[in-house]
Amino acid sequence: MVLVTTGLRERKKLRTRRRLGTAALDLAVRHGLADVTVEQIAEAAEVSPRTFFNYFSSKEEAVVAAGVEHARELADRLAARPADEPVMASLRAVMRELLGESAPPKEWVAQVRLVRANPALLPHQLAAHAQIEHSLRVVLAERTGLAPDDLHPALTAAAVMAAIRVATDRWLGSDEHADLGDVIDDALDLLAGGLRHPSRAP
Amino acid sequence: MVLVTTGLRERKKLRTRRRLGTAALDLAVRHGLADVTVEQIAEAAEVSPRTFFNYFSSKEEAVVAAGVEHARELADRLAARPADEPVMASLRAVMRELLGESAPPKEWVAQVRLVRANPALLPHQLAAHAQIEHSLRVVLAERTGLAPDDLHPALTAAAVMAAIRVATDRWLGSDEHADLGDVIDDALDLLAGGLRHPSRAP
DNA sequence: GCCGAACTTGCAGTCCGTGCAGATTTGCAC
DNA sequence: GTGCAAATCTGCACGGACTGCAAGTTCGGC
Repeated sequence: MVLVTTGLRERKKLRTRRRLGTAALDLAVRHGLADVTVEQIAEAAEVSPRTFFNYFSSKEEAVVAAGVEHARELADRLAARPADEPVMASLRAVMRELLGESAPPKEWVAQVRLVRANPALLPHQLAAHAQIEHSLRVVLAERTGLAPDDLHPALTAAAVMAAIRVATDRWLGSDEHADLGDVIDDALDLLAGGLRHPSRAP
Repeated sequence: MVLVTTGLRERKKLRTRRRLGTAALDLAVRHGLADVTVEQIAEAAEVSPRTFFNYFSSKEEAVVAAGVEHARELADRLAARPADEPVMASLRAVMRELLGESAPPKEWVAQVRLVRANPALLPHQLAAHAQIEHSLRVVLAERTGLAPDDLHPALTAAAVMAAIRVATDRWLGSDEHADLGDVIDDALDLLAGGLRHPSRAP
């Protein structure tokens, strides 16, 4: 179960999925989402249009799927942190790792920018976040020894994802001047402080 | 600007929008989302199919739109609370009001249940939440005197919406036995406490 | 009453998304 | 390495989603 000896079959499927995802993102960035058809995406990924729908149920889903895979790293790396480390500290460390210490991954930036420019993608972006949130919740439950459907891990995962989302949005809005890691840290600080009004803590 | 003397034109539009929304929700609950066509929704609302698309860009959006309008109450009522009341206290009070002191509004329950039964709606549900979150953020910014795009009101709004979402999900998962207001209160307590691990507090 | 603006509608057309059935490929046992 | 069962890919066909456009209809102000 844990060791699934990824056979040729599964590896090929994963590669096809990635090709479709990156092709969708790439084409959408270049020509605008509205002017990209499933047929074009399929052609770029060298599969038939019908096969596209075996992997994704819409082009919007394909565009954000790249981000999902990329962000699943979050859960994996979190699970790899020392078990006695405080949760928030683990999260900060993992986010720093994922942000590459300096510049955020180019593909990820392209994706969030595309969503900004194209509101029709927002629903699917949020759905992708929900998937990540679920992975996060499972890991947090294991770490804290609570049930996966307990309120605490569920809310923590949701709040952390909200913090990342808000911080990213702020970062994009400020023309990406600040360091994204710092903005996320600020957001996590606010969460850990119980969202107290800042004017009370000067 | 503030007083827009809702003329007949605008009232009629609003009524049409509501009719379409409730018709969509009603039909989807009764026949299943997949078996409902835009044509049916339009007919139930007594407009042409083409007009449906003047109001909504998909049937999924129409189904969750009812919830959006209903939840815009949240922001309005929050703005009406005394300005010196702590934000969290205002939120609790408003949520209690909206939940009708005893049973949550039937239409709202129908909607969240439908989303549960039909994952294809989740993206649109989340997008609707994002709209509510935005209204919430504006009100919170006014109350705290911070800029609307400041991190604090933005994150607070997002975290509170996350709490409501997680609490609702839990409540649905527990066969709606507990009192939803209590579950939401628990979630807000966790938020206000900085999401501290519960085992550290007893 | 009358006029401009806003709203509704039908029509035509493109693309989406799915069920199905037949090829093709893969994993596995022998 | 051969053969078989299962998984996957593909083309076809079809109904529905969604949009631009132009004509008709209704509303609000004068």
